[in-house]
Amino acid sequence: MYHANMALEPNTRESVAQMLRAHGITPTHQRIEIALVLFERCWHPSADQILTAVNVRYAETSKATVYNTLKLFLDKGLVRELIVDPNKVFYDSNTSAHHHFYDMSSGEITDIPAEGVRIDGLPPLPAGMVTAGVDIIVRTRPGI
Amino acid sequence: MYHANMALEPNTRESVAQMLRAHGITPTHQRIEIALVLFERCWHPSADQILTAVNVRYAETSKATVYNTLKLFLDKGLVRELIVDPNKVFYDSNTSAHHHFYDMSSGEITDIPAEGVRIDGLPPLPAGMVTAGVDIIVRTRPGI
DNA sequence: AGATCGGATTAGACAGAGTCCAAAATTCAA
DNA sequence: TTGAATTTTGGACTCTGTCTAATCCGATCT
Repeated sequence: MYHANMALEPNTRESVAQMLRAHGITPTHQRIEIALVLFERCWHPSADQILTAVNVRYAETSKATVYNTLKLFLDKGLVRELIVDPNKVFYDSNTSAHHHFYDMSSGEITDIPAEGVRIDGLPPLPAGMVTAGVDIIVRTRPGI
Repeated sequence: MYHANMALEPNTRESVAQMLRAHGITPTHQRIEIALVLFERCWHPSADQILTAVNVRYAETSKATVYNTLKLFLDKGLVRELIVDPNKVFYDSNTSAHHHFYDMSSGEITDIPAEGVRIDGLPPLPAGMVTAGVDIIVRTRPGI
């Protein structure tokens, strides 16, 4: 059951709704809440973290809806999947080209802007294949 | 030091046992079978594929042992984890530096030798951090 | 307003990967 | 061969994610 959160500016909700519409997504209450959580700050939450964040006050959004919505956002190019951890997928609301640091000890993910990063010497793609994306993951750990 | 990529050499149980000893691993029957499966050819099996391959004739190795052994091999630097698919981890018996093509439609993984591949313009690591590895994943899909 | 209709949401059962544990089996040095 | 230490095991368990059938909106039409 949806409960309106009057503490937040209707402005923010309305602008998120417009962004969703601009991407061909019907803006429902749950989708707006999930988008707010995704875009409120620079982080890389898992589906479970999003579910928790959306439901801090009351349980108003189900697990299935979070997964449905994340898949929808993914299809519409609103978020990116980050596959760096064997246990779960993280979602990246920064859709501009970039790469990642992944701190293997803490799980923390940090963006690396793609400007200035260049990869040379990659072999040609296998025949009939097209590049869907190039990810660089720099795995780090605490030094000496 | 034993050469990690033994795909071109005929592997006997005894030679595999020696390699395991050389890496500080007690060579048990199960570990030898798993190593044979891992190194018999150039592939990137999941834990489940390894379990199946080891038990083609009859069940002789348990799931728990496959996971224990893969973790042990990982610790000892005998294999690498490949995290490219949200659903499962693949294991890479080629421990020389290289990157990967990942065909998102078929799940097929192809090695990219690291020689000749150069990455320029990566920012400095976060303070106190050390690089544990740099992975490039070129995600591909069937073209037009 | 009320009725309708299709998309969105839901609970909860389900599936698959991987972990954990205590008991049983195996290894290896003596 | 013996026995302590290491390894293996089945099975229960956790966790992430999927599926489905029922229900719930919410926009549009009378």
